[in-house]
This record gives sequence, structure tokens and C-alpha cells, in this order.
Amino acid sequence: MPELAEVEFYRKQWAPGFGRRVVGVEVHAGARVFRGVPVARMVEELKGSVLQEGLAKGKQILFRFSGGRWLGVHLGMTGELATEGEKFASGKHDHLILRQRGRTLVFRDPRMFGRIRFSSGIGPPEWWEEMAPGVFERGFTVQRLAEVLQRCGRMPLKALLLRQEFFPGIGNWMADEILWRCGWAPFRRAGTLDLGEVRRLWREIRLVARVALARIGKDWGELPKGWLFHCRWKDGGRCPRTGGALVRQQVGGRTTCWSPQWQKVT
DNA sequence: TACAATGTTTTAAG
DNA sequence: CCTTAAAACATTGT
Repeated sequence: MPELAEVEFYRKQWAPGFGRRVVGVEVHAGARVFRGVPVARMVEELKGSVLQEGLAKGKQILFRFSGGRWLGVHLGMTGELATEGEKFASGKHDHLILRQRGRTLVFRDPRMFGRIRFSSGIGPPEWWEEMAPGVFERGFTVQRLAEVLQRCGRMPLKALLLRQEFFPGIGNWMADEILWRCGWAPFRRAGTLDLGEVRRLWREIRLVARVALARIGKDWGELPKGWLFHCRWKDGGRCPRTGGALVRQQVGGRTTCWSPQWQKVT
């Protein structure tokens, strides 16, 4: 489910455990979410350490523990984080459980497209440090956006917006929302935007991300009325702007909801 | 039954 | 080596 705003929401779900010691760790050791992780070592090192803080960047979450331990969480399609009571009995999709005095921190992921990472070291792990600049960081400039659009000029805009190495945290619903606001068909080629349109795209990316974070990221609140989000999920929806029929079709390998009456190729 | 689900990663083609 | 598209991954719900 999660894009950058949902990821921020889930990061905060473990906040009750910040500053507190982990007294027990339970795992589904062979689960796909631990691919590449030395699970036994992770369990040993997390046990007794203090969860200091959690950070979110794009769709990634990084938890810092005492003793230079770092736990990376990617939620994939169905992952979630939750804080449960001390006596919580884990279910079959609860692959990682951190027990604290008074509460239980849970990572759950039925489909297991998510991923856990673990490392030790003074600073954050390499994969975190090398992530592309987020859409609110200094590095996310109109110029850089123009370069990306040129370089991947043959790609449909929709497919390009989903590329995490350029747009960390943008996912399926946000990409559709952004293109709908811009008024462009999702299969329009990236290389066809002029400079004014690049600026427009840059603005709408940041607006959608900012509002999503302020609402969903805060407390999973409602998005503003009139957003495509509210009518995108099922067949038969109507464009909030024109009242015309919305269409759902595959673009860039994902189901894409758009308004042909409003979103054009030109 | 068959298909679709707010996501990556791998594989292959050009 | 680069860009782009498609399949694969695993589970649940309609």
C-alpha cells in the first residue's frame, strides 16, 4: 500500500518505542522479507539494544539502535508497522517482532514484497546514504528533472514517475494524481515536455507530495475533496474536473486511472 | 476461476 | 554500457 506519505505514517507507528530497550526479538527466519539478511546475528544484536529513532526517506524507513545497529524497512505492497500491547500474540504474517516493556513493535507483510535490512556501523548504511534526493531536498531541481525527462525521453510519463532512483516515494496513486493535475495523458512521452511544462511537473510533484504528507502522513487523514484519489480505485468513476468518464488501463506495467477528456498528449 | 492489488527486481531485447 | 518492456515474486480478496 505505501507511498511516501503512508510510509511516513507507518514510521510513526513505532514512535512509542523510541528511546526504549528491546527485550526480545521474534522472527520468521526463512521469510522472503529477510532475503540477504543474517537473521541470527540480527536477532542477537537487536536484543538488549535501545531503539533510538526512525527516519523515512522516499519509501524507505531506517531505524537506529544503540551500539551502531541499523534496521532498514521497506514495506513493499502490503507491509505495515504497528505497535501492539505487551502480550500481543503474533500472527502468521508478523515476520519481525520487537518486544519492549509495555509494548510490542510489529512488522507485518502478507505478500512479502517488502524487505528488511540490517547492518552495524557508526553512520547510516550505504544504501541509505546513496539514495536519490527526495522531492523536498535541494538536489531535486527543475534542471535535474529536465535532464531525467530528456534521458528517458521515450518512456511514458507514468512509467518514469514510478522510478524510485529519480522520484523517491512516488507510487501508483501519486503518479496518477500528478499527471491528472498537469492535464497530460499518462502515456505521453517524457521527452516531449517543453521547459514550461517541466516547471509545471516539478510544482505538481511537490504539491501532491506535500499535501499527502500533511494529511496521510500525519494521521491517515482524508485528502482534499476534488482529488482524483477519491474516485480512482474502482471502475465507473467520474473525473472531478470535467465529470467525464475515468478510464483504467495499463500504462508502464501498472493500472493507471486517468481522464481522457481532460488529460491530453499535446 | 481468473484477475487484480498504493512495489521492486530480474531478465531480455533493442 | 544504455534505455525500455515484460515477467516474476506471494498472498488475499472479489
